[in-house]
Amino acid sequence: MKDENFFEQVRAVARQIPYGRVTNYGAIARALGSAQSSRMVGWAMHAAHVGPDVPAHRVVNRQGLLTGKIHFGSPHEMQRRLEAEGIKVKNDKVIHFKELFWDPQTLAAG
DNA sequence: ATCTTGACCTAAT
DNA sequence: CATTAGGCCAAGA
Repeated sequence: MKDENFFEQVRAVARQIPYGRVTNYGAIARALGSAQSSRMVGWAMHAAHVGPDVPAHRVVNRQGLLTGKIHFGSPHEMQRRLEAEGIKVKNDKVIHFKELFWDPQTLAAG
């Protein structure tokens, strides 16, 4: 098992993101113990999109902005997936983001 | 091997 | 409230 890899940890958490929910890089980074490694989280996603099924579309930045939409092949692929889950998106930003926000620590706590 | 860029966040001024 | 600086780890040139 390569769970010791930072990427693997990010992927593991990303897969734990429930349906119709979204989270931000910082939250994941914190869950991994590296609150300041939020950048790595995004980079991990970049490597994750080529790996197993990782709901990277459920991961957005602190402002709920679909910053990584450009890496979904099409700049509307990410937004499209979010809307497919019932998540409304406007101006490439998740609506009610704070409401749909999901903290990975919540899972680790249980 | 070195420098720069990268799906970012937090703290300080 | 807006701007500036620091941090983290990895990949590309």
